[in-house]
Amino acid sequence: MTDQADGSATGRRPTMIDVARAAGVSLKTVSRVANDVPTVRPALAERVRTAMSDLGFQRNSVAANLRSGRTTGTIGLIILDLANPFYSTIAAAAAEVAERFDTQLITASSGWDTARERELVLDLCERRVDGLIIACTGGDQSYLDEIARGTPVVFIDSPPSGPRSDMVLLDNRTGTRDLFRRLIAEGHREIGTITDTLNDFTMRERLAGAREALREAGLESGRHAARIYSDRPRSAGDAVGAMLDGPHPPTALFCGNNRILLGAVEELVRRRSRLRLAAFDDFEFAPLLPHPVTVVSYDTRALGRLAAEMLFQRIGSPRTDPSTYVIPTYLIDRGTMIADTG
Amino acid sequence: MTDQADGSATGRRPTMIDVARAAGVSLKTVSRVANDVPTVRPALAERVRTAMSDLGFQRNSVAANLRSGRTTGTIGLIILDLANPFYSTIAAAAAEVAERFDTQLITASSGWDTARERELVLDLCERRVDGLIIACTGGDQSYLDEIARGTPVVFIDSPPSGPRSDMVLLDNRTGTRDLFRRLIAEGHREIGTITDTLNDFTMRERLAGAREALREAGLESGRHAARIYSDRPRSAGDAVGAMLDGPHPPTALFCGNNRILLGAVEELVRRRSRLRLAAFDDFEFAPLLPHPVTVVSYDTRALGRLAAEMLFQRIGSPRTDPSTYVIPTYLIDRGTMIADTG
DNA sequence: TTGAAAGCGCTAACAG
DNA sequence: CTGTTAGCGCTTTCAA
Repeated sequence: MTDQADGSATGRRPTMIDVARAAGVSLKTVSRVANDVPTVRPALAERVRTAMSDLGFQRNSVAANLRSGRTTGTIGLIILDLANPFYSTIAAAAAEVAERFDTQLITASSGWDTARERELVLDLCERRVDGLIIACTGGDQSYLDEIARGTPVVFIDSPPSGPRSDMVLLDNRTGTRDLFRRLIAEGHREIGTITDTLNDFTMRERLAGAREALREAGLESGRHAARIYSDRPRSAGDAVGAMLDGPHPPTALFCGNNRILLGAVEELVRRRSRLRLAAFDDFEFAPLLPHPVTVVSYDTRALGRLAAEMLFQRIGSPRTDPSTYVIPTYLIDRGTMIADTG
Repeated sequence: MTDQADGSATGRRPTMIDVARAAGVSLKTVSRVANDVPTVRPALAERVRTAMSDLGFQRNSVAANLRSGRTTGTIGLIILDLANPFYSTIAAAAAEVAERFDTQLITASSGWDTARERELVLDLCERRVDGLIIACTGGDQSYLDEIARGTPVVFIDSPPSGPRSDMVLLDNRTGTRDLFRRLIAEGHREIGTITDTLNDFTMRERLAGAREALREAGLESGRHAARIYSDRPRSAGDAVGAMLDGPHPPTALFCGNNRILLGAVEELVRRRSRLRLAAFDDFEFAPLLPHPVTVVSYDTRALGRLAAEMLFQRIGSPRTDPSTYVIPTYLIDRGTMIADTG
């Protein structure tokens, strides 16, 4: 025995055909009701709606999109690591914009792996996402030309190597230059820098900004430079330790991103060092760090929001020239100077 | 003039039919090659593959799933706020499991709004996600029975009100009880508690744990209790201020979650107060807070991982009884006692 | 090993 | 206003 009058199998989800049969109307009328087409006699519409709820009908939007050939109402976001607050903030902001366009966000992490990034792009294109936002790895993105054919892409945080595209970037260079100018104005001449190898572009830009400020002041750069090869804060802490224990310890320290800063602060706290500290990236907990720090800050949510808005704009008009939006950066003195809590 | 030999319109994506025509084979053979069916003569397969790359063919996995009626290879994750590290960590862990099942994760934030949550569930079910992971709001989830018909659901963090389901919860009660036991053992008799109204279940459980410990010690509870109505840390800071300025300031403070803790620390630092501080939720920056704090910690990634594993298990065998997994919690003394950095 | 036909659940185009 | 027919791009019969 089945639980449906028309004898359709239990377990199968009811389709518009089932609803049509139950309501004694044609498939098309059901479709009209489901799409709120106004030209349906109220009485009929009511009967259809009753049948729908009786059967527990739920329209299959996948099938709907297949025929109409319109958008699927999904966009893909490929980032490096969803667990990193920088990227999750971007994801949240992008999702908010997507909501305005009745679009869902598929979020995937590439984990700094270019091959994985490529796989994800392919997979998402095969799912026919309406567009992609990509925080790309340091690798080569030429594959996009053959893979993303027609799927609009906006890059964030760092530009792709290869294709010309819409981009939303941070003003890495200016931010770091201003930061170094301040450190130099404070009298620092030996500034240690710690960067990582995970995001070549941003780190290069930040270092270029640093060099600019140093050159203006007639200072050498690169005397205290360390690069780390993971995003574990501990690696950064070790690098800081090595620097401080070296023959020419710096008087100030610049951390290339928030994770490096985290490791550096840990190490400095452990050593009860009062080294002048500065970093790129601001974050919610920065004001509470136990070591004063001056950071290059910017509006992370704006980055995600603009990227999504740019993408929907591009989806609307595919054949205009790509453009780049640069998010401004500014300095903030953060961190507390906690006295005698011991 | 078109750029394709068979005359198909420029701009249209090539389909298997286009490939078949170009390779001089049947549609079905193309399908076989696309699906790596081994029973295709190598020479033919090669010809098909050549045609595919010549035309830039990209299989439409949406259409493929429509006919086969199999899974869509997507699961939905509905959380309260993607920007909160607690939830983004869960999302990252769930995505990692999903990857093993060749599944993509659609992440959406309900923003503590039950109506929005319901809309999202409906939307995702209409997209025919293979399953849902939901961190539900405090509202009523009875709608699930009529909406999610057949779509497996796993709840995380707090149980739904209404449907019986698989769940992954934290051991809120034991964690908080142990924490209060410790505070009491330290001699504290007046412990302020700050909770919020955003997640009734978890807060109730945590308070129940607190009361248990207080009762064991023959102490009253509720003398210093404040509830805040937003997740802005500032609200928590204000509540702390009011408590400390009140007639009976507590000697220790319990913060119901990480955002409350954040606001409390800010306020305590501002006042240079040395109040004994404790909180539910651990997070990466906790060790660096400028105020010592004992936290109830747990494995957030495990929560996301288990929820996803449970979901895929449920997708595999829909008709078994729902089960609940409780993630253990444990105490950690966190925070630094920074001396004389002034 | 290959192909023709049917059909997944829906919408578009055209009739009535 | 309503229904019929076709067809989205693919997979699943089943026959050759």
